[in-house]
Amino acid sequence: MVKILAQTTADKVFQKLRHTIVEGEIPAGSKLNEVELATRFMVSRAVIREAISRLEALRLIERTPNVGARVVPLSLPRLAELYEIRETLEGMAARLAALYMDAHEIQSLKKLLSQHALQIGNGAKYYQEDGDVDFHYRILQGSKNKLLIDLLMDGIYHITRMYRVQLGMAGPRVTTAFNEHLRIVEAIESHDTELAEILMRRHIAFTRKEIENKLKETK
Amino acid sequence: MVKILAQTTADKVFQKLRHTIVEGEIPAGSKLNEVELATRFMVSRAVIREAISRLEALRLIERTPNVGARVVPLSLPRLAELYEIRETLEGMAARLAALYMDAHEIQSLKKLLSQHALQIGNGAKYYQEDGDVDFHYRILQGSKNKLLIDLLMDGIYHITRMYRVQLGMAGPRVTTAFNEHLRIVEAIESHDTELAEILMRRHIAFTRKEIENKLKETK
DNA sequence: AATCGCTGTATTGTCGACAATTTAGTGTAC
DNA sequence: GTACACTAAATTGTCGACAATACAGCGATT
Repeated sequence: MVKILAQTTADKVFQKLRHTIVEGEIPAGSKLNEVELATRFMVSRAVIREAISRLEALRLIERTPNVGARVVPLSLPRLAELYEIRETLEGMAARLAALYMDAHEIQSLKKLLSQHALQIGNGAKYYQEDGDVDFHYRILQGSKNKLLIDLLMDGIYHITRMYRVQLGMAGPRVTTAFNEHLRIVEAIESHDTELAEILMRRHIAFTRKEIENKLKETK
Repeated sequence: MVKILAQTTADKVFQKLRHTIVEGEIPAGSKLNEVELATRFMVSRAVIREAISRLEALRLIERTPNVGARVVPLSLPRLAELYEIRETLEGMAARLAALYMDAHEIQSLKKLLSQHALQIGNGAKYYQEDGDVDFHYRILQGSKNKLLIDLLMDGIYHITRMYRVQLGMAGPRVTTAFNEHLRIVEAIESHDTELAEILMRRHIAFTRKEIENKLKETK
């Protein structure tokens, strides 16, 4: 029997609020008003505070005692720090994946890539968003390190997505990224840990540059 | 004018509670009772819940909806995952420190080490605890990456200390660790990023083995 | 005009009470 | 004896109200 995880109201509000923030409905840098949010989601302030507390854990918002919470601002230094970490952690994930992914997982990953290849052939823009997420997700799982998975999935990914969304980035770099993915999978398949790590780091570094440039020209 | 950060009651209770957990007064794996804690600290359940929420962010405790919070258990797989991450992040910190620490910081760091050398000469056990913390703290600061500093200081360090304390580890490996520290500083001083990273990773890997062995023989 | 201090308002922090859920215990059917 | 319902107690989740703090406006002083 699979235990269905109970879902408290605070849980749902937390997810909704995270979505509103990441998708930019509440823009980066803006202040959060507890009563306003409580009204908006039709819950008490207690659950709003609970949700805010969790968002703080994700580093999506920051709080100052007696003053309040605000959505983390978009800034170049922060982006740099974030991607410095992400590069390291995802590089680590790729290295571990090259070590621990079993034949079945690798096969499934290759299948995913060939689907992406097809979509690109049809000129779909679908790839960039979900496809990329899927790809990184698989490799992360392959690392078998729950803490690492958590750190990236529950923390860093949401913030990086916030940057992408609010900078209006969708679509570009599709084919290039695909080739990078391909190489990474090859490295993993041959259990070349060092190469997998290096290629992944480079892959992340590319998207970092991409976002940094966009952020520079926006400001 | 330096703004003194306001300190809410939840802040203080959070710190106290963290202390009681890390120092083992509330042992790893045990359940937390909100009303009991509220009575103990003489505050309302609201601030206890707030404190628990923050401890969850630090990954010192885990919560299950409608069931409650319990202190993270000590286990070999968790320890392995934790140190896998720590090795990577501290290696990264050392690499960045070799890149960014200025002459003054390096000088100060060397001074710290020579103080440690003196203490060891006098046969002090003082070194292992605070000295080691100081050392890693300095290098972390040298990385200039606030997010990285946060991840380690506010998250990982507390958990690793919990392991050490509750496994009754104090004192050993003093002189060895000192020599490792010495080599790392040398690498940083000569701005040898790769060497600094490798030596730091190895240093962390040693202490990992140490704790793992202790944990194995304890269980 | 700028700064200081006062006052009222808005916002966050804390509390106690109630609701919802889980847990423990007891009895019953098989 | 085991599994299953059922009830009572304990525990967590949510709420509204009050307390403490920060903020905005305004007048007085220089």
